[in-house]
Amino acid sequence: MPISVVILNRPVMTQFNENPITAADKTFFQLRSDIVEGVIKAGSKLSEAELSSNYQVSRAVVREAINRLESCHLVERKANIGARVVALTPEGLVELYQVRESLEGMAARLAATNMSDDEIADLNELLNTHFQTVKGGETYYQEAGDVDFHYRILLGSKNAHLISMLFDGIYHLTRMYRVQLGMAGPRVTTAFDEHRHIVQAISNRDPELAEILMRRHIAYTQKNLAAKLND
Amino acid sequence: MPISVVILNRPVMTQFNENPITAADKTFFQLRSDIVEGVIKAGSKLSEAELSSNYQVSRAVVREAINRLESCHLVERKANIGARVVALTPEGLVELYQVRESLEGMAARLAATNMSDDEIADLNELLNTHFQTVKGGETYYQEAGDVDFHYRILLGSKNAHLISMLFDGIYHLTRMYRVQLGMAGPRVTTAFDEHRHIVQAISNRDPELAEILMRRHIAYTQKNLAAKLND
DNA sequence: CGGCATTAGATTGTCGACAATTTTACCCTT
DNA sequence: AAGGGTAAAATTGTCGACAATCTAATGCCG
Repeated sequence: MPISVVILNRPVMTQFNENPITAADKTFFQLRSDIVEGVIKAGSKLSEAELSSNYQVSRAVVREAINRLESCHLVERKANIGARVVALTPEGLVELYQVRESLEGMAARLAATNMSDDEIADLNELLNTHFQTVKGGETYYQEAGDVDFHYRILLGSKNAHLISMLFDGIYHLTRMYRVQLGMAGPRVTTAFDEHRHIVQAISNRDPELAEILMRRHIAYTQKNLAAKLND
Repeated sequence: MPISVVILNRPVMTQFNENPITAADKTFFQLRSDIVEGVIKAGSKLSEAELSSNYQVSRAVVREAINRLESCHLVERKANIGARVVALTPEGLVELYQVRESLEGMAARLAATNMSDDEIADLNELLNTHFQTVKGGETYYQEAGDVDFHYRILLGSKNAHLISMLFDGIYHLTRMYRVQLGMAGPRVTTAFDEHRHIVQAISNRDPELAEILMRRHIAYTQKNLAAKLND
């Protein structure tokens, strides 16, 4: 089914794109995309001169882009030695999902209190849309739909720190694992039910339950990924 | 071993210092300290030229330092406009502590599983040291002792993401609020009991309880600070 | 007199060159 | 031939100058 292939070609996150202003912005976005999508291999060294030549910008611009990538935890830099793209390891995946579970659990908790009635109505509507696609057997729900869902709840938390940490950092790294370890797999229908229950809890303005359900949802996803990783 | 005694009068975080290598490192540490301690006022604009002159380094170095400060959430940068030190607001404080509660709760949970018996023994010993100082009526326990305690549990989580997020980012912002809003107040004895119960849970290898207690501990602290803020 | 366009000043963004450090290659010694 | 030290090459760090953009001051027009 080449459906999931279609999505990979169109960076999912792009729908929420901040528009680049400076050359450093453009280079940063380009580099980030190339790293996440695997155009630049995980664990490889980033040569400033080489990138400067490839992307047609000065070394200073490349350096700024690399610095930003470092604060996203997508590259690691050592003084006087250089920068390497992070390596993808099973332990790293586990650690990443532990952080996600913690932060997104809190996001769901806060969303139950801070989302407006209108936003909750929109969220329910989104869920209906997803239900149609799931019922129709579309498998691309996984990628785009899931991101969309989590992003809305994250915004609903109204917590700028949470939003920035997850959106600027964690999500890209998560996607890097999914793409490069070839984990676009299904788990669609059960995930949909989990989403439904979370929205239910938020609609009921039940922060504790919303958090618990979100944490379970992410823990399930982690186990699912870890299992595939060990094939 | 009176470790916490030695530390106090200088910047508390310094005990865990990564040593600066490049000029950008030094400038970054210096700037971060000056911002956290209030030498540079919250909300003020950072002029690259001015800083370049004050710190005796080129603008390129200042720019790199500012970029790093941005990823710590200590300054905010806008393209073609410049960087400002973050403003300290009651809402910002609440958001910050929501993130702390979430992340440190997870850290305590993980520590209950991942800390070695030796590390737990050390933690208990640290607690005894703190008990002596509390019994002796020393009030400086608050600052150094509290930081020390939280830092050990954080390390005990063995999760590099958690450690980096809290240590490189959240903690400095937390301290900035405490210092600049003049909140070095006591709450010492109750906080000590909370610490004791958390260590108990970790010693019992009880992740759920450790997380719950840590989250409560931080929530209490938040309420305490918020109350003082509204005087 | 108030508001808007234009222009001068100041600030940030970008670049190429030089300095410092690390890595590699080569030679010498054992 | 293996190991270590030295020199050459390559890479990162730092700098000052120039370009692009924003801010403010000035003057024009309604």
